[in-house]
Amino acid sequence: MARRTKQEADETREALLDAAEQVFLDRGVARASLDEVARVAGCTRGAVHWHFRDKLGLFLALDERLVLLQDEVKDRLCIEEDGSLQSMACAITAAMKDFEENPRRRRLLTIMLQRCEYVAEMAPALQRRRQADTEIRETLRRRFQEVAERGDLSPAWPPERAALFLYALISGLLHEWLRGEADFTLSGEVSDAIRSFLDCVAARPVSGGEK
Amino acid sequence: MARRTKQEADETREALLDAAEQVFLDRGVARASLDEVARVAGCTRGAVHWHFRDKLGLFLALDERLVLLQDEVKDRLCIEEDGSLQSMACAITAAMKDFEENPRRRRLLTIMLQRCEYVAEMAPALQRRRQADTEIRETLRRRFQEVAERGDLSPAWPPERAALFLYALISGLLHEWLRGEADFTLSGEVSDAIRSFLDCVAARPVSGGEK
DNA sequence: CTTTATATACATACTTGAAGGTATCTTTAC
DNA sequence: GTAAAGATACCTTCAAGTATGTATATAAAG
Repeated sequence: MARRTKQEADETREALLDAAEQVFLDRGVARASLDEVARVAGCTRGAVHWHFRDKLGLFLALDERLVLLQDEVKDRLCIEEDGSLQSMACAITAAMKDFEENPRRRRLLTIMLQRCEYVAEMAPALQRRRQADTEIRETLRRRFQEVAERGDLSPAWPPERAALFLYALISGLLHEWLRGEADFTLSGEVSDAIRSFLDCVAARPVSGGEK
Repeated sequence: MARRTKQEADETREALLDAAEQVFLDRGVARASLDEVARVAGCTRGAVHWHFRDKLGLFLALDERLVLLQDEVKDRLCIEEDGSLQSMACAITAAMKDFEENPRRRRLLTIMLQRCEYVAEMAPALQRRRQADTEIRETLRRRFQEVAERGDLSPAWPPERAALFLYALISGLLHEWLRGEADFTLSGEVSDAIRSFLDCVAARPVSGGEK
């Protein structure tokens, strides 16, 4: 086919990414074929190889989409923060709600966590994931640090431990939830549980006892 | 080659499973070839297809190995249990230590969690994993139930929530630890953190304040 | 106790098919 | 006119499946 206008080309690129999202999700990255991605996007492999170097390139571009979404959350966690555990709980609840309401986000995370094997030529993707995770943990640690400096953190919970703990907790719950038939909701039970946890690590109760 | 004695054949089967463990671990299940598995085991693909129907069959046999190990832990969690949070903490600490000391266990879990894509023909494997996880959660729930009946569980933590929480926590920490360069140890920081958590959910302190 | 038949435990070879990479062709925007 | 934006076609690789070869363990028959 012929040369398209620049806007049309960008649309093609987005269509390819959308298609990759879908195909990777139900075939897994390794078993997904570029041909199917192209057909779902309404074009051919020629277009794929024009916009992306190879399958890894396509995958990394998809990962970039998720990184952008994660950065949004991270920023919100920083901005809305006033140094209280209360505000941390709010920010995390908001993030959970976002996962439920933004299907793209859910699909992308499912792909990165459960639809690919980080091995061999996928190594650069692994690095990216690791870095993103490290940044989140570090952000959490800084928040807990601030809480501690206010004297609102129980001495049994140094900021590092609290951050690792909360990160692992959220990560574990997300894993379980992403598998599909979870018997809980992120904005419901999970947010409640996290509030309960934040109550635990508080030097003094934050949510007024039984709220 | 010729027919081997039954014992030799069993040894071959074990060698193939060991080889699969290694090859799956560093190539990922999807990219691993049965030919390489066979060569690592010191035989050919003929042997693989004799002992296992296909790659999925080989994978399921590997999974069975892990299920057996997990059942051991589950049984220990039931046997050593006297209904106190203290004994739960001990059982979990023992399980963590086991992960550190039993390399096969670590490799198997890494494969099941991070080296395969549960999709399409891998569906039966996914079911097996889900069932194993459900059993663990259910076991934890029953333990918490017993603790609650003794009046030792904080009313803020119904057994279901506590079980889901602890399961997610351990799962998240294991995921992180399995990725390789974790900045913590299972028998050290993780066990400590879990004890801290169990202190949180206790109706009254269990480890004597600052132990 | 020997012989014989048969199933066992693989090895080897052949076929098939899917997928990725690359090269070339075709329009058309700029 | 030239380079962008793909389509089409070709080639190669690689792995799974299958079929068949083959020597021997083993159990049954004599």
